[in-house]
Amino acid sequence: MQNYYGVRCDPSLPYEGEGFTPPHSGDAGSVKAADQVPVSRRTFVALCEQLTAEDEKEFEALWRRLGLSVDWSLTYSTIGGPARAASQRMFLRDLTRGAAYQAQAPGLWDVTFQTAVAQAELEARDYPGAYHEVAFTRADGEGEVVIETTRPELLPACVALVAHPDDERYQGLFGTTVVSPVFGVELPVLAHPAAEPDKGAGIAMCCTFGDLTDVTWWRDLDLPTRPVVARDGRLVREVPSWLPSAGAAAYEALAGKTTHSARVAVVDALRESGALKADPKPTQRKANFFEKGDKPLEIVTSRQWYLRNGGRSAAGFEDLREQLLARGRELGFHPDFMRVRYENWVGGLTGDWLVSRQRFFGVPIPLWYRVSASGEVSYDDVLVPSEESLPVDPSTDVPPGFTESQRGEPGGFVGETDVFDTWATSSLTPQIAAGWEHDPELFAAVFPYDLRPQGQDIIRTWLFSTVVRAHHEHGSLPWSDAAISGWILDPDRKKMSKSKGNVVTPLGLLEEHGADGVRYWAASARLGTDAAFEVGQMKIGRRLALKVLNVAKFALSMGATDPTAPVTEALDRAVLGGLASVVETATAALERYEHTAALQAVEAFFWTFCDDYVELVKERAYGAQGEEAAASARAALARSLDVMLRLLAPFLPFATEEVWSWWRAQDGEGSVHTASWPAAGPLREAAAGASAGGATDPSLLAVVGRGLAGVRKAKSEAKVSMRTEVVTATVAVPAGLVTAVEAAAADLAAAGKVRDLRVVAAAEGGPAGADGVTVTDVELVPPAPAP
RNA sequence: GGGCGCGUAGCUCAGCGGUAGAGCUCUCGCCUUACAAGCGAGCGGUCGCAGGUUCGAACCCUGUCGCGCCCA
Repeated sequence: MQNYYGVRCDPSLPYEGEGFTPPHSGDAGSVKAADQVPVSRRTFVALCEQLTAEDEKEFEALWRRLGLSVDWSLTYSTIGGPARAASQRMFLRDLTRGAAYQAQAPGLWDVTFQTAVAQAELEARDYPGAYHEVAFTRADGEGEVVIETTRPELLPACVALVAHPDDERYQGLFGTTVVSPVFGVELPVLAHPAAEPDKGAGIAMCCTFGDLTDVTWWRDLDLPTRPVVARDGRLVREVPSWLPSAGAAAYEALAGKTTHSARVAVVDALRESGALKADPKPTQRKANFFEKGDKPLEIVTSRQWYLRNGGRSAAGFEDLREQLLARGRELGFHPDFMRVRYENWVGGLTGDWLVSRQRFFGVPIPLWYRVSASGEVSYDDVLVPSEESLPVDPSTDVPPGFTESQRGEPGGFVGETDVFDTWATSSLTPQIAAGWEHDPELFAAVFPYDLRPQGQDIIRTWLFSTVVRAHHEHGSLPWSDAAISGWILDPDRKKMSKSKGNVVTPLGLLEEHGADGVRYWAASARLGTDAAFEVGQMKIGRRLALKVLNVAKFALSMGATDPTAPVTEALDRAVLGGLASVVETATAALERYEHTAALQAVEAFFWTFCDDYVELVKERAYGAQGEEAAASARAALARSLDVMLRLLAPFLPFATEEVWSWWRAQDGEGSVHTASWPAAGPLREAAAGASAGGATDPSLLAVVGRGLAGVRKAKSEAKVSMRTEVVTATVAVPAGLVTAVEAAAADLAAAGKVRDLRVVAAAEGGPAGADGVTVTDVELVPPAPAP
C-alpha cells in the first residue's frame, strides 16, 4: 500500500469520504515514510480491497497463461465475507470447546509494529551487544556477586539472580539475598536448571522480561512481575513502586527513554557507583526478531487470545501434543524426510498459538466484553455473536441484546479491537474452499482433501496450523498428503528475496520461453529440493514442445490418424511394447510424487521415437513395402502419438493440446487434458499381437536402433551426408533376435540407405557393442567426383 | 551445539550392492522432402576425503571435510 498508493494507515484519522484519490496508483517505487499520506482506516481498507482486486486479475491472467487447471468459480479472498465468517465461526467453536482462551501473560512484542507476535513468526538473528559485568552486594555484607548481562537497562526490572543448581560456585548463595546496584532492590538468589554454568559468570539476573528464559524462570520460580519496558519500546514513565527511594531517584533519569538510551544511562550510573567491574565486552548475541521487523522483540505482558496447539498442557488437552504428532505420522509427506521438520516443530513448541494481533487490518476477533455498572471492562465476561450473524465487526456491530448506544457505557459493552493473526484464517484454507457449513454437498465430496502443495519454509506455520484447526473441529487430517517444494533460487543459487532485488517475475519468462518451456524447467525440480532458475532448461522444454508439434505434423501427413487400427509388423509392435513400459514407469513415478522421473521417462522415449522409430518406418509408412505394411506403421504412429500426448500433457499443456486439436479433438475426444490417463495393458496386448504368434520383444526397437546408429557412425566418421548410400553392411545381433531383426531389416536398410544389409548372429564371446549389437563391414558408395 | 538434506563429467542433475548415466556446454560433421529453434558422431568422471563390511561399494556402516536449511 505504501509503495503502490503512497499511503499509510492512521486509525486515528476520520474517514476522508468517497472521493479520496491516493497520491500514486501503480508502482510508486519505494515511498519514504515521510512522503506517505496518512489515511483513515476505512479508506486504507478500501484501497486494500481495490488493490487486491487488481492483483487477483493479474494472478488469474498469469495462472491461465501458465496453464494451471483452476476452477475460477471457486476463488475467495481471505478478507472476503465467506472467509471472515469461516474464520470467526471456527474461533467461536474453539472457544466453546475450550481450545481458544484469553490470558494476561508475557509475550513477544514488536515495538515497531506495535503488536504481539507468535512463536512461529520468530526469527533468530545475530545482533551486536556487549557483556557488562555488574556487581550485586550480598545482603549479609559478605562481599559481592558479579553477573554478566547484555541488557543492563533492565536492571530495575530484575527480580532474582539465577544459577544452575549443580554449580558449585554458587551453592552457598542459594537461598540468600543480594541487593541490586544503583536501584537498591533486595533480590533472592535461586537455582534453576536452565541457567548455563559456562555462559558468562554462570549466574544471571532474571528480569521481567529480557528473554524467554526469564519467562521460564519467572513462571517456574514464581517470581514477581516488575516490567519496565512499555509497548512502545521505551521505559515506563511512572517510577516503579518496588524501587526504594534511592532507586526511584535513579529511575527518574530513565523514565521515557528508549532501551538504547536507558542502557547508556544505566551503564554510566553503574560505572559511577563502582558496580561496573570491567569495560563492556562486545559480543554477537542471538536475539529474537519478528520476521518482518528490524528491532529485537521485547517481552511485555498483555491480554491476548490463544489457540491450543499442544505447546502447553491444559485440562482436557493433556494429550494434544501427542495427538498432533500422531497426525504428522498419519500425513503422507513428500518427500518423506520433511516430516521431521513437523515433528521437531511440534515437539519443540513452548506455548500455545497466539492468534490475536493489534493491527488495524485483518479479520476481527468476533467478541465483545461486558462493561460493569462501575464502568470497568470485564474481559472475563465475553459476549459472543450467533453463528448466523457472521461475519461481524465488533467495532461497528453490537452484541445480541444490546444497542449501539450502550457501547462503552457502564452496564453496556465494548468491542474487541484486536484482529486475528493471518495464519488463523489461512489455516482454514481447506474449510473455506470446501464450503464448510454452507455447501454440505461440496464439503462431503472433497474433505478431507488429497493434497496440500506448499513450500518447505511454512511447514511450521501453514501446514501445522491447518492440521491443528482440522484436528480440533473435524478430528481428522485436512488432507492425506502434503507435497513440499523447495525454493526457487536465482541464477547464482541465492534465495530470491524482494530486499535483494534478485526476484525474477514469471511474466517475462512466459513471454520469452513460453508456458511449456517454463513448466518443463519447473518440472525438473524434485519435491523438497531447491531449483536454480535456469533459462537453459526452459529452452530445452520449448524445443521439446516444438518437436511434439513437428513430429505430430509429420505423422499426420503420412496418414497416421487412426490409433485403433491393427498393428502387425514386429518393429511397430515393439514400439508399442516399449511405450507400455513407459506408461507403467511414468504412472508409478507420479503415484510416488516423482514428477521429474515421470517426465524423464516419457521424454527419453519420445526422443527415441522421433530419432529412431520414425526414421526407421518413414519409407514404409509412405508405402515402400506395400499397403499392409504401411497401414501397420501408420497405426503404430497414431497410437504412439495418442499415448505420448496424454503422457506429456501435464508438462506441456499447450503443445499437446494444440496437436490434440488438429486431430483427436475432431474424433470427439475433446481436450487432451480431460482425456483419460493411458493404461499399459491395452498397449501390451497390441504389442503382443494375438494373431502373430507370440509376444514381440520390446528390445527390438533398441536393437534395430543400434544397428541404425552403427550405420550413421560410419557415415559420420567418413564425414559424409546421412543420405549417402551404403553398398553393404553387416549387423550382428544376439542369436535370439536374428529372426525378429530380419523382419525389420527392410526398415533398417531403408533408413540407413543400405543396398545389401546382412543380419547375422553375434559370435559367442565375440566383440559385442551396446545391447550386443555390432555393425561391421560398412562399405560406402564412393563419393561422386566433384563437378 | 543439535537435527535434516546435499556433495557423481565444465554446468544442472539421475543412479543408491553387480562392468559409471542423461541433458546442456564443448569438438567434429551433415541443408536428410516434420523440425538447421534441426540431425548425426565424439571428447569428457580414481562418484568430497579416509577407514570398514562384502566375492563385489557411487550405492551399506563409521569417521572426516565442505555447502545449504531448520532449531538452540
